[in-house]
Amino acid sequence: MAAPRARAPEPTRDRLLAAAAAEFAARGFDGAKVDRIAARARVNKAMIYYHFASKAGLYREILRDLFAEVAAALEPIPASGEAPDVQLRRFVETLAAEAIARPHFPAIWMREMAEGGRHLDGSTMLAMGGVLAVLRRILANGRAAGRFGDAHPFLVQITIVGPLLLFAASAPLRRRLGHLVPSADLNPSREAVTARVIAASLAVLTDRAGAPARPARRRTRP
Amino acid sequence: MAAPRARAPEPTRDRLLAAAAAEFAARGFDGAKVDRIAARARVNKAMIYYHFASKAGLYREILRDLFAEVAAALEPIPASGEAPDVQLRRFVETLAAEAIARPHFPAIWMREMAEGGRHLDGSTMLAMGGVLAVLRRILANGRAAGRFGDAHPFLVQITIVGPLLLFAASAPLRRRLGHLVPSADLNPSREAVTARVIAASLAVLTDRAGAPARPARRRTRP
DNA sequence: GTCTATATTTTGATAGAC
DNA sequence: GTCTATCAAAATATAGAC
Repeated sequence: MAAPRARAPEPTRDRLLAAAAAEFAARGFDGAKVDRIAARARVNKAMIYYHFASKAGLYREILRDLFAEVAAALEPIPASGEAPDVQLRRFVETLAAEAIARPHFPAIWMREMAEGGRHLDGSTMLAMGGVLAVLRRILANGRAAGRFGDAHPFLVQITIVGPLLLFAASAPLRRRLGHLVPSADLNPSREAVTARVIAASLAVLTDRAGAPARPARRRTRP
Repeated sequence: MAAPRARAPEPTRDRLLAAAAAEFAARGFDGAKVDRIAARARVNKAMIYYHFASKAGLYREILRDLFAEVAAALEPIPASGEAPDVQLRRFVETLAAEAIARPHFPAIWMREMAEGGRHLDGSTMLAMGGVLAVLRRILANGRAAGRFGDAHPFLVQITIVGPLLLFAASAPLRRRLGHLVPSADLNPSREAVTARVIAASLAVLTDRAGAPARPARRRTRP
């Protein structure tokens, strides 16, 4: 835990991290340009190499921070002793809150998915896996308490994370689309989104019919 | 309409389109390299400029095709006269089928979202808007028939599209993660995913008109 | 820690022969 | 329509002074 920083003029390193997160979120790793990052941070380009050795190093640092923080925020939920429904609700809300607190997180996460995790190092992947692990424990709690049916954790995860990421990361595009197709209402409130995601998840989890037979998809092994 | 092509050895142009779709999906617009596209297509690099004028032109062409085809596949559903639930089911299934038929579609869509539609021209944006328009009509049908409650179309859209995109686009990453965290089952079948998305959508839509506050769990006595 | 100037590589694009 | 050779413009990275 960092000590509360009084009012120190934000050190170069932090400004670079902030500027880079914005740039990486908006343009992706390859689309991001070190010159633009430096300019955004109003810092000399050479400082990137001084602090992070390379563009890739800077990106990795951001990924590490991001996923570690999100995983840490989620971590305590399953052991909180709250009712399973509440735990699930908090899972979604915490995720949504993280997306607010770190506005560049959703786009970066989405891109990293599409990218096949090319830039993810081991520890960061572990952190990503940690998100799923938390959800798995919540679902287990719910099953143990007789509140949830049998559900595939990863399936639940994508029905929660998918909409949240898509909503948050699509904000810039939605503005443009809304301008082009004015009839479309593309801006539900963040609360409406979380509420809907929670409702949908709980509806399926607590509904008997929602648990289709286990997908017995076996790999044909030679 | 193009005349049915017999069995002509796939013309250069088509091979470029196919190779480029794969490259753009895997690496994004900036990450994609024209040399790699040409190599993948086993075609001379200059052909890209002969046929598409530029890398951006090639990309735009792919985007246009992709969204036009998806929109066209969805288009007939709302006027089919089927029951609203069936229409919604077909909406999801068609989307999932398109993701199978065009494996590069999900990643490209996701990236374009995160990118703020920087590469989308007007007609392509219209096609994207068309997807939402179809869904809006389905929901209106359902409301008119008294089967669906009041629902925000865009909200429904992201709860459908989000999981589907995330699932499809994350296939490469899931393989890597599964290798790292063997205990996690990251590979539900495509059918399980669509079934879950359909179930979740219908559960929320058919549950008393749009009351987001306290759905599913509570039903004391139906 | 910071900045200027510069090296090096990559990459999108084209001219022009066939 | 196709290919070779090549250019010009980025863009990443690094010396080396302060």
